[in-house]
This record gives sequence, C-alpha cells and structure tokens, in this order.
Amino acid sequence: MALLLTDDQVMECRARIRAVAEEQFATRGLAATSLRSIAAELGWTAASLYRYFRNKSELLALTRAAAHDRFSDRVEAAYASTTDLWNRSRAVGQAYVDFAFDEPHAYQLMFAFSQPEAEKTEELRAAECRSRRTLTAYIEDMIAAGLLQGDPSVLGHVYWAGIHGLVVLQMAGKLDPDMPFELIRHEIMRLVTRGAQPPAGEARPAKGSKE
Amino acid sequence: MALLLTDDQVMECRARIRAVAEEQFATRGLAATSLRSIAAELGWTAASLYRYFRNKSELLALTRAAAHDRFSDRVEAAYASTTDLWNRSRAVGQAYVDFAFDEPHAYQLMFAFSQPEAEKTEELRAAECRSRRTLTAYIEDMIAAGLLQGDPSVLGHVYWAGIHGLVVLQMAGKLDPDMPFELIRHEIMRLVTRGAQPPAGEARPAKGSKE
DNA sequence: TTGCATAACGAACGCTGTTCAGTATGACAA
DNA sequence: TTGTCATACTGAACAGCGTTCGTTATGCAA
Repeated sequence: MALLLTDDQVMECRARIRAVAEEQFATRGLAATSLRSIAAELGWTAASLYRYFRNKSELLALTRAAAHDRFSDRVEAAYASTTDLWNRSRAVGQAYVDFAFDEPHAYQLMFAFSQPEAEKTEELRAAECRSRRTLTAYIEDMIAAGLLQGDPSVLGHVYWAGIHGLVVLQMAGKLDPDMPFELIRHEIMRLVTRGAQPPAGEARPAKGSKE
Repeated sequence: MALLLTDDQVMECRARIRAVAEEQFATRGLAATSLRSIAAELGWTAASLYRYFRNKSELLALTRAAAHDRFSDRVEAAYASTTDLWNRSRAVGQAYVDFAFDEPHAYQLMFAFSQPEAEKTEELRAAECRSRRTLTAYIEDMIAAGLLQGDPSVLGHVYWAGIHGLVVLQMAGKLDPDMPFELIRHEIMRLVTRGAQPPAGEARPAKGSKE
C-alpha cells in the first residue's frame, strides 16, 4: 500500500505468495487451491496476486519446480546413503515411493500433470531435468559395474514406468484390494532386475548380494 | 414438454443424454465437458438434465462404464484372435495400447480417474470388474501352461503397472523425447517376461517361440 | 372447458480465473 | 508544510462452472 516497492520487497512478496501457494497446492491439491484461498491466507485479494505473478499457471509451475527439488533432494540423499550398488538401488526406490505417499499431491503435480512448454518456468525446466538425472544415475552405475545389462536410459524408463504406474494405480484405488502394494512393488523390481541381469557367469558381482 | 412421460420415453431421453455425454467426455475430456455444453447439443438447458440424472458425477460414471466396455470388447477380441499363447499376449498388449492412444480421454477416465464408491453406478462396478478379468485371463493361461511362473494376479499387476505407467508418462509428455515409446514398451514386456520365466528346462514350451 | 401434474426453462447462488476502474497512501518537489 | 503524482491494492465485474428453485406452458383427465 505504498509507493514504489523496492526490488527486494517485490522479491520478498513473491516468495511469501509462493510459499503459501506451494503449501496449499501440495497439501490440498490443485482443484482445492484457488487464487482467492491463497490471497485470503495472506490477508489479500485475489487480484493483488497478479501484480506479482502472471497467472495461476505460473504459480503452479513454481510449485511444481519446488516439488521436483524436494523429490530430488530425498532421492539423491538415498543415493548417497550407501556405496553398495544393490543397497543403493533399494534405497533410491524406497525414497521414491516414500515421497510419493508422503506428498501425493506434489507427486501428482510432478509426474501426472503437464503444462504446455510455454507455461513452464525456467526453474521448472531445470528441476525436471534434475529429477530425470537423479532417477537414472544409479542405473548407469549398475550397468557400468556389470550388475545389469542394457541401455541405461531405456532401463531407467522401464523401472520408472513400472513404479510410477504402480503408484498412480494405487493412488487412484485401482489395485485389487487384497493385493498389497508392497508385494507388487517387490515383484516389479525383482522381475525387471532378473530380466535385466547378464547371463550367469558374465556378471562382475559387487560386494553385496543381490537379494 | 408434456405431461407424464412414459417409462420408455424417460429411458430414451436418458439414452440420448448419455450418448451425447459419452461422446463429449471421451473426445473433449472431463474439463472441457460441461452440463451446459451437453444440454446445448441437445437443444436444452443444463437444469433439464437433472430430471434424468442425479448430477454430473452420475453421467460421468456411465461414461466411464461405457469406456470400460469398449476397452474390454477390444482386448477380448484380441484375446480370441489366436490360440497361440505368446501371440495372444502380444495381441492383448497391442490392443491395450491401441485403445489408450485411440481414446486417450476415455483411457484416463478409466484408469487415471477415480470416483468415490458411493458415486459409482452398478454398471460401472461391473464394467471395472470385467476389465480387470480381461487383463488377467491371458496371464493365467500362460502360467497354467508353464510359460510363466508366479501368482497370476501378482504378475498381472506387474504387467499392468508397467504398461499403464508408460502410457500415462507418454500422455503427460514425461518420456525423454529421443526414447521411442515402442522401444520402452518392448523392453518392459521383454524384461518382465524374461524375469517371470521358469528356470531353463522347467518350461513346457508352447507351440510358438517366445520372441 | 377447466384443472392439474409436470417437462423444461430461466434466473439465481456460490464458486472459479481474470480484468479493470478506482482508491488511498507515501515519497518527493515546491 | 503543502501539494502532486506514481502506484500497491481493492472491489466490482465478466464469463464460465455445477446446482437449486420458482415459474411457465403444455397436454391429458375430468
């Protein structure tokens, strides 16, 4: 309500709005988060937000970028938690699934929702890129070590599709009620891993066992 | 616009509305289909629809049931197209993916969208059940024939999660641009199938080859 | 011919994202 | 100290949404 906000003040306002938006999008989900509800939490009017952001889509893009970063933080921490390649792959898989169910709305905004390229923020593009790298690094290691065989990117997509598919089916309540999520997850990992294993004898076994 | 519609007339009205709703939901998608747009196509007012359906959700449930039935029809036709188990599994997988990309909105309404149990129509429940059976039948056959090993339901969920995950990632534009959909699909099927194969010598091989 | 049950309408409500004219505030010039 | 002016923010409005409700008008039964 003053004259000429300094650049710092504008930045701080953007950050405050952003924080509220992220919190609401990630906890209530997209459908239940309106510009009016975000503004209300700040004691403002919906129209005010347009001074700081182009539209709802831009706010959503920032939220999605933040979700990607939280996701990458956790998965990368799991990656770094051990040097044993088999344990590492288990840790990464667990971190992935944990994030998905800790923050289901954030997960959906990341992987089940898409925005036209024109509406993506630069930081969203970067965050998406980081997520993708995070998810393939451990597989590249395993192939390099001879534990698995195949193209790293292809195999990465195979694991990703399996786990993502299972997660979204679970979230949408499509899984057979007496088919535990963890059992299927285990089987996906086991079967794909078994399928991607070099013929017996060709492997350079790592320190740990594979099961 | 008369007194006392006969039961037949009511049924016919319901069917007409239903047809328009199905067409709009399946072609434009959920977000772009409003009660007003459905009513407009019938030369009516949105409020009129409430004489024949409880709300938008009920109309959506019917649409989803119809989509499930179209899906099952196609997949079951693929199932019946050959008796060779390996060919059959390929045909079923192809029919699944073909449907997904022929009718992406219908596909999403079936598998990526969920309605609270209370809002489901009886026929939706039945159609969902049929879809589920359709998707596991061919795997049961293969396990019974000794081509694959494991629990049919578990293995069915593994294949389903992999393909569904790949399909929704593709639809959301999440796949690496230079990673062809068909290549990854092939690898999912190959790796899971290889992983689910009995140890060499234990198989009762069917007539066809496995690749 | 009159009366009535009711199919369909049209306006309204509260919600959404977004736009825009207007207000009022605080920093600067005189 | 006073006056001007740029502008942060408001409030009303728009078009759209699902849904509700009072009203209209139609055509059969009496």
